[in-house]
Amino acid sequence: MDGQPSFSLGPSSLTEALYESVRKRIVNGEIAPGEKLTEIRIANEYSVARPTAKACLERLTALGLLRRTTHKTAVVPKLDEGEIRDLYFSRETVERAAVAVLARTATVPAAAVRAQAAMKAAATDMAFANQVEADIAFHSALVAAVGSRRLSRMHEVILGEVHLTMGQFQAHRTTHPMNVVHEHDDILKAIGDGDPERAQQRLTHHLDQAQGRLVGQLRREQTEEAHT
Amino acid sequence: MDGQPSFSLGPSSLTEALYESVRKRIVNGEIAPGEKLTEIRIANEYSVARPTAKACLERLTALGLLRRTTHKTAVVPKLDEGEIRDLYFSRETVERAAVAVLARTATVPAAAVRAQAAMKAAATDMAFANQVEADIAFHSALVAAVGSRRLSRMHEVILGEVHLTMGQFQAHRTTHPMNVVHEHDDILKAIGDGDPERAQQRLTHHLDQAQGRLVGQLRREQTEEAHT
DNA sequence: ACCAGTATACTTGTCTGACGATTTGGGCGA
DNA sequence: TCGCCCAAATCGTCAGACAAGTATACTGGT
Repeated sequence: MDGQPSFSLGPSSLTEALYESVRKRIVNGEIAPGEKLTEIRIANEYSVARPTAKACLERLTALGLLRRTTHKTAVVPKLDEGEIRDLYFSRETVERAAVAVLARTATVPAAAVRAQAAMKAAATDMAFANQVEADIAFHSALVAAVGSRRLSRMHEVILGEVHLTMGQFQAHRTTHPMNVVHEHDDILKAIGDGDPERAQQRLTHHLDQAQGRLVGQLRREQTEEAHT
Repeated sequence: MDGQPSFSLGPSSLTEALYESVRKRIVNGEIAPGEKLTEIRIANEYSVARPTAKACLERLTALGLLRRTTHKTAVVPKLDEGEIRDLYFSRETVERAAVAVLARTATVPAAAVRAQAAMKAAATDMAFANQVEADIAFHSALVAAVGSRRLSRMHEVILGEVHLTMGQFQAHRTTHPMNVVHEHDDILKAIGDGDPERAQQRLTHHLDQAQGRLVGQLRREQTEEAHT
C-alpha cells in the first residue's frame, strides 16, 4: 500500500510509523469496533516482529483506543452512551479552560481559522473524512494555542477517542456540517471579543450539540440493530 | 468503589510489579533528578530481561516521570519554574471541574475525609513521607468521587508529576503542614455546603499556595546552588 | 604549547527469533 | 444436558545480534 519511499520521511522509527498507521486505521473506522486485533495479525500485516506489534498495541491501549485485559486479545472499543457522556465531560473540562485562557487575552489562533477554512471547503465538497479531520484540527489548535504541554497532552488523548467515535459513525452521517462551522465561528468570535464567559458558553453549547448528535446516532443504530 | 480485593498482592504480572517499584523509587526521590536510568541498569538491579526494563521505562516516559529522546539515556526530570506553573495550571483545570461537580450534589467523599485524618496524624508525627502520601490520596479521592474514568486517568498522570516534585523537595520541607490541612478542610466544607463557586475558589487558593511553596523552594535551592 | 578536527571505541537503542505460562473453545463422557 | 478434560491459540518473558549516536583520545595545524 505505502508504495514508494516517496518522501515518507515517515517517523524515523519503525515503531512510530507502525503506531501511526494502526492508529489511523482505527480512528478512521477501517477497523470495525469489536474486531480482534492480535499481535500476530499486526506483525504479519506489516511484516514486523511480534514484540514491535506488542509495543504498538500497548501504546494504543494506554491511549484508550484499544481495550485489553491480561492474556486476552485486544479489541477496538465501541463506546456506549455512558462512556460518550464521560468522554464529553472530560473534553468539556479541558476545552473550557483553554478558551477561557485565550479569551482573556483575545488571542484567536491562526491555526484554528485555517482549520475553519478547510472545514468549509470539505463541507461543500461533501468530503466526510476531511470534515472530521478539520474538526479535530480546529479543537486541537484551540488547546495548542494555550501553550500548555500538559493540557495539550491530555487533550490529545481525549481527541483520540473522539476521533474514534466519529470515525465509527462517519458512514451514516446525516446532519449538515454547516451547523458545526457556525458554532465554531461563534466560539472564535467570543474569543476575539475577549469575552471568556461567552466563549465558554458557546463552547459548551457546541459540545452539547456534538454529543447529542453522537448519542442520537448511537440510539438509532441500536434500535435498528434490534430489528434484525 | 475501591472495593474488596484490597489485598493488592504484588501485581500478578512481572512488568507491573517492576513498573510500580521503579515508579515508587522515582516519586519518592530515591532516584535523584538528573540521574541516568539505563535499561541495563534496571535489568541488572531487578534481574529481568532488557525488553522488560525497556517497556517499564517507556511507560514511565509516557507518564512524564522520565524524559528521553531518541538514542539517549532516560533521566528523571527536574521541573523548572515554568513547568511547575504549567503542571499546576493543568492540575487546577482538572480539580476545579471535580470539586464543582461534587459541590453541586454536596457529595463529600468518604475517602477524602479518611485521607484528612491520616494527614493530621502524619503531621503530628512529623512523618513527611506519609504527609505527601495523604495529600496525594486526598486530591485523588476528590477526583475519583466524580466517577469519571477519563478525568481520573488524566488526574493520575498529573498527580504523578506532582508527587515527583514534592518528593524531590521533601527533604528540605519547612512549611507547617497544618496550613495544608486547614485548606483541605475549607474545600470539604464548601463542598458539603453545596457551594460550587466557593469550593472552586478555595481549591484555587490551596493550589496557589502549594505552587508558591514549591516555586519558593526551587528558587531558594537555585540561589544556594549559585553560591557554591 | 594550545586548539580544533577527526577517528575510534564504548554505550545505548532497536530489531529479530524462540520458549514457557495461561486462557478459551470444542469434544467426549457421564 | 451438564461437567470435565484436552487441544489450540495467544500473551508474557527471555536471550542475542545489528545499527546508530555520543564521548573520548589522538593527531595535525597554528
